[in-house]
Amino acid sequence: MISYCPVALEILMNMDAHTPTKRKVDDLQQDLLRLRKENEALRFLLQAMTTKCNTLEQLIREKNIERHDQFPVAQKTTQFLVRTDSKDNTLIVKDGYQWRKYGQKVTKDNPSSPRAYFKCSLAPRCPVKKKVQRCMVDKSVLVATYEGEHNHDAINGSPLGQFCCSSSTADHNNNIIFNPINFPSHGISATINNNDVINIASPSNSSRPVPITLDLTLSGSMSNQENNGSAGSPQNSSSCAPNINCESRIEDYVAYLTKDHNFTQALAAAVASSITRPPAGTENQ
DNA sequence: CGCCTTTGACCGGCGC
DNA sequence: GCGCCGGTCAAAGGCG
Repeated sequence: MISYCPVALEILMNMDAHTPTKRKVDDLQQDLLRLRKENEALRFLLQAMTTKCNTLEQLIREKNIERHDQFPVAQKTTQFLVRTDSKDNTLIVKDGYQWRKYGQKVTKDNPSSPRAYFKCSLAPRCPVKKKVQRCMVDKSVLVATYEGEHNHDAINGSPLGQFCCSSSTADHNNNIIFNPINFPSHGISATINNNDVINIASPSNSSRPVPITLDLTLSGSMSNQENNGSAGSPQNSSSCAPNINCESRIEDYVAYLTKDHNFTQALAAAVASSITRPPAGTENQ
């Protein structure tokens, strides 16, 4: 039994603005067939993306094992940008883990906002540390730097804890925004702009350098905060956080996102719109 | 009373 | 060797 993506269906129905209200049964059946095919295409695309990510993750893991045979294992650091209220001075990032603050320091590079130091207190021997500091450029953005890996699960059991799904939770103060995420062997970068849109850009030397846009406004009621258009832009993000080491998290991201109904809806809508959009220079009707 | 935050002191690395 | 700076420690105080 094939289930239909309601978002894609709605988009397709809205696109067909010239359709008469009374249509022949044959036309409806043709539309139904077309939708079924597109639904299958969406499923295939999603499955292909998941498989591709898993394969890349496996490759990265193998490469890391090779590297670790030659060099000492470097401590893993991951950096996230989290949008919050600029008036909120607590420097608290809700990421699904429990943290104990053990220090705060004013740093030279950003003297206007102190850097807070946290240790994971969810597990007694968890080695993970976290540094949180406001972005120098945009005060509404917190730069959270994680060091080490948790030896336990988050509170809600998700790979990234509440951090990953903040847009679908009741608390909308901490909306995750990504830096341009660099997939080392892939060259793909992903950003979320001010309108809650994920931009996934393939590398310029790719055979199909077509950016994919996912409109996250479909997934909930994320507030559109005024941020002068700088917080989520690649230019600004890179100035706050040069690189993200997300190698071992790709599989977690994919697994988590593909289970998220809101994400799959947004993904389906974006892919559907790109499929159904008439190619430039062609006349479809 | 226990946990957490605050904050000044202390330590170690690094550059000059 | 000295000073700067980032990171950590630990005592004190607040809060539920």
